[in-house]
Amino acid sequence: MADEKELRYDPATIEPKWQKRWAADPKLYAAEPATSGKPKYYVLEMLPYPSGQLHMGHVRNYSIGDALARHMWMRGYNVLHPMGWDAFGLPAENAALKNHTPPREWTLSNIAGMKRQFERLGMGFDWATEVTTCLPDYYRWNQWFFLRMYERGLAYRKKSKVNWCPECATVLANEQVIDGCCWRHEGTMVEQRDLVQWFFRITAYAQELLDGLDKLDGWPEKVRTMQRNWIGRSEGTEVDFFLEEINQGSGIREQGTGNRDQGSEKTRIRVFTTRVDTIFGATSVQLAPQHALVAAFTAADSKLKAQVDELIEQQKKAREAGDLGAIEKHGVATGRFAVNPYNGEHVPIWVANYILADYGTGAIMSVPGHDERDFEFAAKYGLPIVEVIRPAGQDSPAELPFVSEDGVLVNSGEYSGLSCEAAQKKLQEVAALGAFGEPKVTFRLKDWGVSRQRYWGTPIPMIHCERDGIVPVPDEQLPVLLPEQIEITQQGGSPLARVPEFVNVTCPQCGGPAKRETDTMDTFVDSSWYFYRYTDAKNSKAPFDPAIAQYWFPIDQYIGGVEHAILHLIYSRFWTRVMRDLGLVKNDEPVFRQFSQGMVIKDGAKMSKSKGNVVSPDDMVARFGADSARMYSLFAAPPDRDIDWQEDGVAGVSRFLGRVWRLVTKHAAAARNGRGQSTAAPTGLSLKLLRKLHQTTAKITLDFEGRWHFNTCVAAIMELVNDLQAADAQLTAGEVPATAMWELLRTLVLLLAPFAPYLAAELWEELGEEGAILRAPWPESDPGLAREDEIEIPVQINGKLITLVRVAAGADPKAIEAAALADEKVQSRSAGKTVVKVIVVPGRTVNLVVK
RNA sequence: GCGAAAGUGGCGGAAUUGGCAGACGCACCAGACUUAGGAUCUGGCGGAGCAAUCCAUGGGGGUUCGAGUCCCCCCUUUCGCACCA
Repeated sequence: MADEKELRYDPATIEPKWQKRWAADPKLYAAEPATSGKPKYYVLEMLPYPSGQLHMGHVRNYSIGDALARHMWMRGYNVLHPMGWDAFGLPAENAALKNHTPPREWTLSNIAGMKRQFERLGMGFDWATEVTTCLPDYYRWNQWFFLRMYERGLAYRKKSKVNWCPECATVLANEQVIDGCCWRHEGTMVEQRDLVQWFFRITAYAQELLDGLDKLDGWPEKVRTMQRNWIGRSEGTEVDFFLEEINQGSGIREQGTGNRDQGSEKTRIRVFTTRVDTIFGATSVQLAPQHALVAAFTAADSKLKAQVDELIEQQKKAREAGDLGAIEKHGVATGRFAVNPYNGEHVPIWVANYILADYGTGAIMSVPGHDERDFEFAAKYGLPIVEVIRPAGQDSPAELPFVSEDGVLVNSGEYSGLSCEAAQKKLQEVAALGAFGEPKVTFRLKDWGVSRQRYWGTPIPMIHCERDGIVPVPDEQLPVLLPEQIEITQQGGSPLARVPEFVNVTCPQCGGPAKRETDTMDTFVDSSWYFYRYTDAKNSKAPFDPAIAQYWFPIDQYIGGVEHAILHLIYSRFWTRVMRDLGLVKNDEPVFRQFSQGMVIKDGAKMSKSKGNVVSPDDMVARFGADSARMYSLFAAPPDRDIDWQEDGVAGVSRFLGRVWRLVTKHAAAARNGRGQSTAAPTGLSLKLLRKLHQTTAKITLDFEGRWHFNTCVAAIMELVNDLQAADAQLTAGEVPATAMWELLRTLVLLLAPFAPYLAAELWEELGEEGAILRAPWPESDPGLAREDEIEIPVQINGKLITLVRVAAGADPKAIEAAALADEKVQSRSAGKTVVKVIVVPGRTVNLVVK
């Protein structure tokens, strides 16, 4: 025997040894070209932000993906398993302020450190296709896409109310505002500011993005629901109420905003409703406090103005508290009236704090009889409540508000008697004929605001010329490079605006003096298409070669945190459609199957710096080894659930790997003697162990095919090892032939390979195998061998378990019944009673119904 | 308020099709061994009971020969949405 030290499983020796060997073999994890003849498999995990440290959430995410990638390699697939860095973003600027390290330097050094962590963890990434989004060879294509989108009217500039985070000193997209606060600064209220911004016209694809969700059945329903909610389609009707001209000459006509369409803007109020069938029940019209018409009303009425200002203030407060839904309804009557275009009825015009200016037309018709909110409001202010819909087939009114669409119209003039659905259609037709309304689809989804007043992002490739206006940077001048030596501050707009060498350019059209756009792009632009770049990462002529992308896309399996369910995943789906319309790709969707893994929890809370419950991967690797840390993150719970990080659990996995190591090293010599030979008709202990082996193989193989309960895969391997260990004395005594030993140990190592790649590589070599275990075929389970020949069947009397009987595996119901009835316990329990019925489920159970 | 997921030993979890509840691991208890280690090995480990046996999957009903699993009502937790007209 070798000296004592070698008798211990020592990941600190094994893992660096293999890490070095793998690093020396760049082809190991490299994807092959389309001509490989193998089926392709693109497995992708979301790329990390290079903060400087991997955290346990990363370890978990990448352990899942790496296990899958390794399994697919062993199944003979051509696997693309790339990695990159979401490398632009504000933390680099904050670090620059704090440490006086330039963002680029800080970012690249973080990347180097995290790459070392990845390699130490033994992640099988093809670094040859690494993508780093902050480097010009990547972000130039952001600019190129921006220009293509500008040409197609998909990128445009407008002045609008935007979300401004005072902490970030930049604007945020709607998607980045959570409960009224910045997504990066939980306690920081987002302010509303008026700014000119660049937008991507994602709304042009709203319907398609919604429809596409139906086909994404490889996505979690939860994610699809979140996206549906976010897109927020609602189908309805826009209808004009006419403004009743009271107090003639008092000024409606003379006042107002001026440059809008005179007629429609001032004499009509356009409302959006999904229930035009209830319009005969409208007893008021409600305007958002910011509605243009309100300004016209208040201009001549300072008392009204004060009241409206109060409504605006209430709305603002509620919005900032992130609880717009809980706002206490307040309203104020304007004293004006509007005319219902269908029946000529005059209804009062109110201004209310629960009406949103930026949804629909910013005005509604209030139908208290058939809408909860309108009912509440009308009850509070004593407005009339009218029944216009009655449940189908009923003679008496339902209790109001009755909001169902399953009903017929009453009190609705010539439309009475129509079903809700028929009435909606009819009323829309009438509105169209009378030119006072039309069917309308409204989306909650807004265009994607991409301008950021920050330095560390992709410069927007536009030039402002005094003569020619906005001029795109010509393609041949790309990339517009970020200047390197600049002073980072967080005040007074974009840092780039203070770099004259950057700002001052000549206009590409007239050659005169001009200024560059100084805003940079939202970093979600980077992550919207990075996975295409992986397929052709070195291309300097195009973002990627469409033919190569077509081979790899769509991504077969994407794995990441559920926190990206809307932002990143909806932008990516949008971007893919834009690229499709540019002719770059043929797929509509980037991702075929999407998986959202659970969070890593410690002491009841998500691991985070602020909670002080962070466990460092480096620490875990140093103490237990990468294999143990990875395997624990798979063993603790199924991948879609949150896992509870328990250090004793990691130690337990580490002990288990130690048992595997000892078992295999101890019997490796015996196994090598049976190398390459198949076991002929095993019997006794060999049969028992091989049966367990083949059952384990079948179970793990099945799980990789979809269920992904890797926790039970690890448990199954543990059971197998427990069985082998229990037979250790017999194995040592040579009771199991070498051929069987060979199959047992070799297959065990193969099964372990996706979960504990270092140990598997070490033991693979220990068994005398050459070449990477990744290239070895995944073991196949022999169903004949896996099948038990004798099974235990539970016997119940009246549904209660009495005993177990042993029968042959294929025993027919008669034989099972006979065995059950012959059992001693069964006989004593049923003595003196009548067996009324016997239920036999072959292979499962026997139940005697006894009286 | 609406929607989804979940609730099983001291803990993480298992039970894939309605068929032995608690696999596997942690913690704990007892023992063995010792080169005294973050070791290893053996056994035990839901509750009550000497035992036979009984009770037990958030609570209450139901369907069924049989329910952790299906149906109804309720409670709790997490997540998403929330005056979106």
